[in-house]
Amino acid sequence: MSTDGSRRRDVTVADVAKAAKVSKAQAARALGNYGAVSDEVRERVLAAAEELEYRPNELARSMNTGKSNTIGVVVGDIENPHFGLAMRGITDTAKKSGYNVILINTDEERAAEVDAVRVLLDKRVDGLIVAPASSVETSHLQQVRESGRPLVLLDRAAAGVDVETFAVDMGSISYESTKHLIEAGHRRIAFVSTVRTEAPYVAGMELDSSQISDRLDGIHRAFDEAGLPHPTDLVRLNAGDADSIMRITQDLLSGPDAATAIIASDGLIALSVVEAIQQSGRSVPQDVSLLMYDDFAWTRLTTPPLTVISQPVYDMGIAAASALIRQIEGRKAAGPGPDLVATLIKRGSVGAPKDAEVLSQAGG
Amino acid sequence: MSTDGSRRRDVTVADVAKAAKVSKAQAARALGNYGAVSDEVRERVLAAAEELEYRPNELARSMNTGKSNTIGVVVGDIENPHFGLAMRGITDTAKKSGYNVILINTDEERAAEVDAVRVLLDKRVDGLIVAPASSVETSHLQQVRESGRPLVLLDRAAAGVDVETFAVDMGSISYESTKHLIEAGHRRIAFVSTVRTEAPYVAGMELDSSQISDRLDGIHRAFDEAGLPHPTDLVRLNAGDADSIMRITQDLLSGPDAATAIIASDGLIALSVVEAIQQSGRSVPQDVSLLMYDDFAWTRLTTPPLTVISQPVYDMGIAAASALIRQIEGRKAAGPGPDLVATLIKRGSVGAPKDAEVLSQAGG
DNA sequence: CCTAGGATTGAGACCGGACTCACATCGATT
DNA sequence: AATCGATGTGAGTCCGGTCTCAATCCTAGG
Repeated sequence: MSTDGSRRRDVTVADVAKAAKVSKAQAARALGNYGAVSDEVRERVLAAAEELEYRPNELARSMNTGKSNTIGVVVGDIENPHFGLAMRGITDTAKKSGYNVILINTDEERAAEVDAVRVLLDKRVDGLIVAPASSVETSHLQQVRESGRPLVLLDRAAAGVDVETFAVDMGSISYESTKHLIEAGHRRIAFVSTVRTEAPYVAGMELDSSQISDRLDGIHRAFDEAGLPHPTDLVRLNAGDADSIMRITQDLLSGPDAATAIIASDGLIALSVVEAIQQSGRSVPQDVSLLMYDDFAWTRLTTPPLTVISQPVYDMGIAAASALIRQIEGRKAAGPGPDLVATLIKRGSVGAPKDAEVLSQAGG
Repeated sequence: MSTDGSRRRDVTVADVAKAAKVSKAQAARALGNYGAVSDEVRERVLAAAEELEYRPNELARSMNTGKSNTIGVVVGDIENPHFGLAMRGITDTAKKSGYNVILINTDEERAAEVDAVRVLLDKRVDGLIVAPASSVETSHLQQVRESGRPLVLLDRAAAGVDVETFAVDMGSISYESTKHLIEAGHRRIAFVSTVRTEAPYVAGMELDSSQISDRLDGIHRAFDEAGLPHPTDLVRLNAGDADSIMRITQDLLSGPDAATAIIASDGLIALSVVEAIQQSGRSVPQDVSLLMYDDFAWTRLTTPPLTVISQPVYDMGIAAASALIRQIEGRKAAGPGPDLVATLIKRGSVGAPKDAEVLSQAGG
């Protein structure tokens, strides 16, 4: 074995300097590529470094440059393809500029997020990208601002935190897609989301997520415009695990006032909703119409293929990382950020409600 | 604004010490919770720290403890739900033990992987989890070993790198599932994988991925056992983007010797294969049978639901992280690692081939 | 009342680099 | 030949913690 156990002390500039018979300062200059070094010395140092397999200690370097070349990313759940894709955009962009990424999952819990932010700050990341679990309680994010380190928000806005935020305009796409459903004849449109609340939904209640608030606003607006009352009894929050989603779905579909269309707030929810629909012997879109957020590849493969709201998630990741790095490097924004617009992709999961007579009432 | 710009120097132990009117050493002891400190001093120091909003610099701490409490994870593509899920297992486990995770994507390119490993080592991570892009060229992984820092392999083995490896036994599950297809009457079974090669596949050629080699071995074994020749002309590698996969699929399905069953080496491939099948007007499983690796939730939603090979990916992540942390902390393995067995989940995408006469030849 | 031994405490070294500063060196200028 | 500015170079400080070591403070035992 060429290994002498795990205790092998790392080779340092001092070691290289000694081997190259120059001062530590000169060796450091040659290796760090700064200051003035004669060709001869540089060569000797580099040769010695090679020979000794010298590797710089980035920790030490970071400590006195004050730069770690690392950015912290805090998201709800990397297992969620939505964040997986955003993360890809972030890491791709970071890599291009020579940054590494520390990832922390919060499970959408604020306490975990507070922790995450603190840990990353302690680790002296150069900047942070956060998808805030709560758009309301944001004191920890304000602290980041005060620490002076760049912060950028992803996917969701946060009240009182005045930083660049990269998220699509949920209000308008929600409005647009609800309108699509209403025009198809639906009146009983349900909305299912994981967002946690203490109590069941009532119109106008404050929600933890700006995203969901915006979507509900959009729905409401579409109903308003059509001169119809928004069926808030069909808004179901706290849709956690698959079981609870399936229970919620069954509930939504039963009784005389059953929903005729369901908007699933993300792919995971849609998965369970579809499953519940199938289990109940109903079919899409004959018995229920379905609309989901995020255009994952598999949505084209279901029968029928799903009508979805496509979000430029990858681009969002890129934009967030680019902006953060720009801030870190002290450059001004060259112009307005990219337009991150969501689009409604109409496939096969939205049809007319069974009870076709409601159609004639359209427009009230 | 309570912010005095971004230039605010961080509060250090020295500052706290001064405020608490004790020596730097005592302040450090009180804050770092080590050594002997009187209650009175501790209180004063803690109060001062609170007042000044002191936060330890983990970089400095790491530098002279030699521990960064960070582990590096190198995977092919975090966008791939397979890795997303494994990553989740890793981060969950790491968090429990107080470790953070730096993630690097390699796009399955060895050069990127070599870079990634070097960067992480330079950043002085406490250990590494790598899903090696190549199971053959592994010198950079051997270097990790020699650096003395713990290394654990995920998802794939690497030749000549003697470290704990967490991957399912692809050979046996591949054998088992091929047998399933053969028993259903299939003889023309195709295998489509992204693994890159210089030349088209020929039996026994060396592949970069131990996973794929093992799967091909399993297929071969099943054919051997049935006394049938393995149709190596149906092994298609280099299936990169969606377009190329669709082209490959069309090719596989055309001609007199078309495949009657396709094994998709991962979810992304399956997605494009199904799309190509649908586009060609064929249906699963009447015209073609399909089997894919990884049991994603959406595979239950397609028509028909897909027969898949389920891998305990999340557990794999947990096992890898646990083992790595155990090694970092110098503990011996308590016992053999968990059994990471893949299982064949029979749903609806495998049926008898159209040309039913081949059935009678079974066992021939 | 005196002292051994543990608890406290402060000074300062150290981790591994980057960087400042004073001191050569040397060719070019006048 | 004297002067000047542009390199080259080494000694030593600093980053922000941890940790060693010797000195000091107490308190109980004799």
